[in-house]
Amino acid sequence: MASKKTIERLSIYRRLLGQMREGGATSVYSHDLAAEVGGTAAQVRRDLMVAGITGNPRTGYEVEVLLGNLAEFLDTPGGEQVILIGLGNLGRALIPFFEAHHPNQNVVAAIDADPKKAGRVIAGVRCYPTEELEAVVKKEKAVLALLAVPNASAQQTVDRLVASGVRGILNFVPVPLKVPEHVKVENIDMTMSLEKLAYLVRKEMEEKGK
Amino acid sequence: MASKKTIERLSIYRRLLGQMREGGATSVYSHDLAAEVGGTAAQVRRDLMVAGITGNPRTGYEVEVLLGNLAEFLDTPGGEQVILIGLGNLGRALIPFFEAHHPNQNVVAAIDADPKKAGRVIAGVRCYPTEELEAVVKKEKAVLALLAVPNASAQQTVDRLVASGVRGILNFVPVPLKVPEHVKVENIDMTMSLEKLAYLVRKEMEEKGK
DNA sequence: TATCCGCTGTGAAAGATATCACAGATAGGC
DNA sequence: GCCTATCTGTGATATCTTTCACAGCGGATA
Repeated sequence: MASKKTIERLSIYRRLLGQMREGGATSVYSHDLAAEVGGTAAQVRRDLMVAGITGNPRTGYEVEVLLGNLAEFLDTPGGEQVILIGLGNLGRALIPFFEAHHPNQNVVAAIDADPKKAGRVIAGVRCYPTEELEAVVKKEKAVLALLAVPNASAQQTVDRLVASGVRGILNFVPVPLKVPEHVKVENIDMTMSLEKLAYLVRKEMEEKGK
Repeated sequence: MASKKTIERLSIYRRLLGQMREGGATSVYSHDLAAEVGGTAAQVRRDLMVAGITGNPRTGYEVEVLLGNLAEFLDTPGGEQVILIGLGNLGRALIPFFEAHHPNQNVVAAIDADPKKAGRVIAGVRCYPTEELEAVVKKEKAVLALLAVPNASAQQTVDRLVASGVRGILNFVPVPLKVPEHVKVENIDMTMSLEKLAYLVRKEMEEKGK
C-alpha cells in the first residue's frame, strides 16, 4: 500500500521530528515539516495519510503523538538483529554509524574472511570467520545483513545469507545481487551516486553557459 | 532531458558493461543488460535512446562502442576534482572506495577539524585543517565534495563549501542540507535505507502470514 | 454562543515513469 | 539474391507519484 518513496520520507520525517523535539517543539504543521525536508505540505500530509496518521485542523500534529504513530507504522516490535559481512575499511566504519542512530536495528555480529579477525571484538561487535556464517545468522536470529565484502565474493555471500534465513540485505557492493522473491535488497551505490552528481552538476553548468 | 532515474541506470549499465568486457563479451542485447540489472529490455532500450545511443537491430549493441557512448554522455571531459570533508571512520573508508572505482572523479584533498590530522597523508590524500577549507577548494579546483562530518557541523560546512565554489555535494550526513538553486546535493542516507529495508521485510513477512 | 481563520484530509488533475506492442531493419542461411 | 528470425526504436498506453484545490473542521476570540 505505502510506496517505497513514502516510506523513505516517513523515515526522514521521524528523524527530523526527533531533532525538533530536542529543540522543544510540541506541535508541527505539515508546512513546517515540508520546509525542513525541502518538500511540499501536500506531500507531507499525503504521506501521513498513507500511514494512517491524522492531525488536528487547527493545531497541526502533536510531535510526541506523531513520533509514536510513526514508530508504530515503521518499526517491527522488538526490532531486528543485523549481521555485518565484511570488515574492511567500509564495514568497520558502519558499526559506529549504525550504533549511534539506530535503536531498532542492532548489529549483533560480524563476519570476515580474514581468520585473524575471528574472535576479536571490533567496536563492540564480535567477529567470526566466514565458515561460521550460517551458524551465526541462526544463533543470533539475524534477519537483516549489511553487505560490505569485495565485489567478487558478493553473490556467493548473498546466496549463503539467503540460505541461512536472512530476509533483507543492505548492499554496499557495486554489483547487482540476485536473490529470490521473498528477500529484499536495498542498494547503497556510492559510485553511482557520485557519477550522477557529476552529471547533474555538469548539466547545470552547461545550462548556465547558454 | 534525461531523468535522474535514467542517469542512475546508465551509470549501472556502464559498470556492468565494463565487467562484461573483462569477461570477453563483444556485443550485448538489451535483454542481456536487463537480466543483469533486474529490469526490462524495453527500459534499457529507452534509457539508451534518451542518451542518444543506438544499436543494431540484428546484433544488438557493441560493448566497446556502447562504453564509449556512455562515457561521452555521462562524463565531463577531464573529470572532476573531489574534496573530502571529515576524516572519521566513514570518511577514511571512502577514500580507497572511490579511488578503486572512479577514474573520472578524483579525491584530491581532505579536510578535518582535528588539527592533529593536518599535514598527514591518509590513504594517499593530503589532509588540511578546517581553516583552510576555502583555500584548498580553490587551489585544487574542487567542484564536488564528499560530506562526512558530524551532524551538528554539516550545514555550516556546506555553507562554506558553497561559498568557495563547490557545485555538488555527496552527503553522507543524515541531516537535510540547505543549498542555493545552482548547487546539487545527493543524499546517501544509510540509516533511512536500513529502516526502509526493515519495513519492507516486515511487510513481506506479514504478507506471507496471511 | 456565533463568527472567523487557517489548518487538515482527500478527490481529482497533472505530471513523471515504465511497459506494451509493433513497424522496420538486418545479418545469416539457403 | 531472397527469405526468415529476431532484434531495435518508438508511438501509444498504463501505472505510479505528486500537486492542486477546496470542503469541512475546530480552536481562538469576543
